[in-house]
Amino acid sequence: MKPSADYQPLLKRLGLKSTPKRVAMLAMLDLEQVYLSPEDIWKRLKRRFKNIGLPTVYRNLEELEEGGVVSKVIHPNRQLYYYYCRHSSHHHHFVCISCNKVQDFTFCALREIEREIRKKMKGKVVSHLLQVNGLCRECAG
Amino acid sequence: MKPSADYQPLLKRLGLKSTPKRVAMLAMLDLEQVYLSPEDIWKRLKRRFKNIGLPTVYRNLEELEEGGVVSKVIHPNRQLYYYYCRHSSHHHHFVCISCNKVQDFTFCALREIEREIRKKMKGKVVSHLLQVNGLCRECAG
DNA sequence: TTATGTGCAAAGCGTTTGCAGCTCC
DNA sequence: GGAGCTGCAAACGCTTTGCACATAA
Repeated sequence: MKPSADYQPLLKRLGLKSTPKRVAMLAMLDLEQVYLSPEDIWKRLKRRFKNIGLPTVYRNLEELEEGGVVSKVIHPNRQLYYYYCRHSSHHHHFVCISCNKVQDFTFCALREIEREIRKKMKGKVVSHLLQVNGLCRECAG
Repeated sequence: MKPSADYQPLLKRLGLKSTPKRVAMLAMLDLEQVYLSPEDIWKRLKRRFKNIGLPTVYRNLEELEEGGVVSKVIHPNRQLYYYYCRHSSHHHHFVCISCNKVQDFTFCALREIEREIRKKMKGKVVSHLLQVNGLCRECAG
């Protein structure tokens, strides 16, 4: 984890003021490479900031997402989860179903998928979503 | 689309009574190969059944899903969408972002992905989700 | 000093539940 | 006749909004 000072230029670049709560959120997401729900984040922040509100967490997550610093996914349980963005380039996620840790991988059979869809359905691929769930090294034992 | 009588044995097999609304729902999902939200389905059913309630739609969709007749996905907009299940075997979806039509495809680079994840992360793959969005033949023009 | 961030309370919105009455078998 | 469906209204849970006050720059 970087020293908290490191997040200030990042926030500045996004046109956001550097507040203790924002820095703490960024640091948390950067440090813990896991999917966190807004409520997860809120509960952890409450340890340091007794009366932080849940709306603040939502608002900041949205702004950080617009700035491309964090990404969000919708889990099948219909909740939002956020994670710190490490790559700006094309990648996918390997999510541990035990500890929620997210690891990026760049392997992707996009070319083959596009060929298949062009051939079989005469369609045009615009985007795709690939998420692999499983057990990470530690959780697999 | 099959004649409505065809859906009765299916419902019976699932231990569900054959009611006009259920048959209409099944027929609608079977006929229109698109992702439909519960509200979409409700609005269409209201043409025939003036005072059908939204909870009825939700309850029936859940039962049909448990029976494996329909599947649901969570769209990035956080709504549920349902579609009629054509394959019981492993497949993925090509969703037209213009008309919402869903087409199945079986191509899948799972083996390669598993190898990648075993090699790079020492992890174990349990499940994966692949959805391709694009334009279907008709919408691509 | 002034735009921006925040807490609180309340509203929104899709979904679920409780229950009385109705329908299918 | 009785289990199973359904409509209605109300509850639910997560997320968003409005607004007055607080804070960073």
